[in-house]
Amino acid sequence: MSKQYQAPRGTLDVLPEVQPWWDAVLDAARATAALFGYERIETPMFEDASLFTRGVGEVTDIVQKEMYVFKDRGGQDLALRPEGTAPVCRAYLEHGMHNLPQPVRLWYVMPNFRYDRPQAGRYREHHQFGVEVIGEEGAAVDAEVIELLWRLYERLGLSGLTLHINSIGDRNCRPAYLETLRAYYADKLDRVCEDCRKRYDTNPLRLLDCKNERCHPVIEGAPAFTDYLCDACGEHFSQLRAYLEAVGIGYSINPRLVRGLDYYTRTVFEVQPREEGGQSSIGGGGRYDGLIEELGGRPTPGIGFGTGIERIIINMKRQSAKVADRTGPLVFVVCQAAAARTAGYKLASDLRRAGVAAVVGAADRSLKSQMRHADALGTRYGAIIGERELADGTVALKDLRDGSQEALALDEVAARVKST
RNA sequence: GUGGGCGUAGUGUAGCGGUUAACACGUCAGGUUGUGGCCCUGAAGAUCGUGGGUUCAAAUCCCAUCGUCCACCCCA
Repeated sequence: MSKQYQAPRGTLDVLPEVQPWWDAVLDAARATAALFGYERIETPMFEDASLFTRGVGEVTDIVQKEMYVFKDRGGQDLALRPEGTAPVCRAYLEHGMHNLPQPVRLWYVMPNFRYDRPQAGRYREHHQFGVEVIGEEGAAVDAEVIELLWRLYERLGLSGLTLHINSIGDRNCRPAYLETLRAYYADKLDRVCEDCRKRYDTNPLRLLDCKNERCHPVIEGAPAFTDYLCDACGEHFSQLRAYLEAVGIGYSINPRLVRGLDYYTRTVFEVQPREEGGQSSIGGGGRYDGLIEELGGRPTPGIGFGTGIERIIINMKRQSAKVADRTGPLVFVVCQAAAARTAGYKLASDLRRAGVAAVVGAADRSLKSQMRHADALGTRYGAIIGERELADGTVALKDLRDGSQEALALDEVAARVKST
């Protein structure tokens, strides 16, 4: 007895019956990206592991605990892509996209891999729709990227979403803010959790988004970065807000929003659904003005987001969104007599070449069985070839919606069926 | 990495110590002469996640293990 294979832990088979949901999201993503003038890019599912340790940040959870790393047979250290921004930036550099008119606007749909404990809305392989705008630092593109994400959700009919935004400064003002934050925490370390005591040393910004109840009172009183931004960052942030207001996108400034990837600078944002459970965030992103340089390029600003397709679908289902029904082929060719099979097979072939989707019933199945199959697929027409039809070269074309039936010559079927 | 719930045919469930493990949906085949959707009949399909233990007897109790779901954490 052989082993029962299962999909690896935390992975999902996307079966035919759920494809309409994926189509709805993918179609909307593609259309929204096109509307904003973004072009598609795809990058490999695995990369040099150091792309992520350098890009995403050595001390992030993604790199430290969640990245799938392996050596290939040539001894290369590789990693399954845990996120999309660093690879896209790598591609930008590798292909000299700085020679294109700036900024470059890109979008993608790609699987990401993170070794997490799976639960609702969290998988070891999940798919993201994302965009990146590289080569422009003005706040207008920050607003544009956020708006693109927001319009996607609107198009999909999602409601009850909250947009959280924050600014986490840049290399000019962040060191000073971090000192202020550390100074504030210095005499309160006995009141926060163990993780926070570590963060105090390794990654103080993350003190702000600690979910531990115990730390909340301390976080409440913490200085907000938005009060310590340098002039340039402060101006950038207020411009972003003005742009968002101009296009009617409501937001909430969340001083505790810092995000878990080290490359973020200035603008960070996240969209959260009203109902918790199945994860609190369906999409998020931010500006990464230092990333391209970190990866070996000239100083080049960038901003982008990623939004989880599985999480979008969870929320659509939760809100009883409607998507298109599955559609079967237009014609199901039923061969009543064994002798009719060749004619039936050829009819299906001719129909397809004429652009009509067609399926042939299985051999040795009764007429009734084949008709049942046609019905189960949601087919519009049954094209029946039996002894009589075979004898005079015709087809009995039955409209399964009203049950009407007519005799047609074999070569008339395509035109007849297309005319409806 | 931490904690909790659950693992019975493809799916959803019933059975919770005692002879052939039940039902629904689905699948397949039929319901007389070549025709689907409703209805009717029949069939196939489960070593009750796996391993060990308790017992005369275990799907039913215990332990372990794996899987899964949910929460924490993290994030999409």
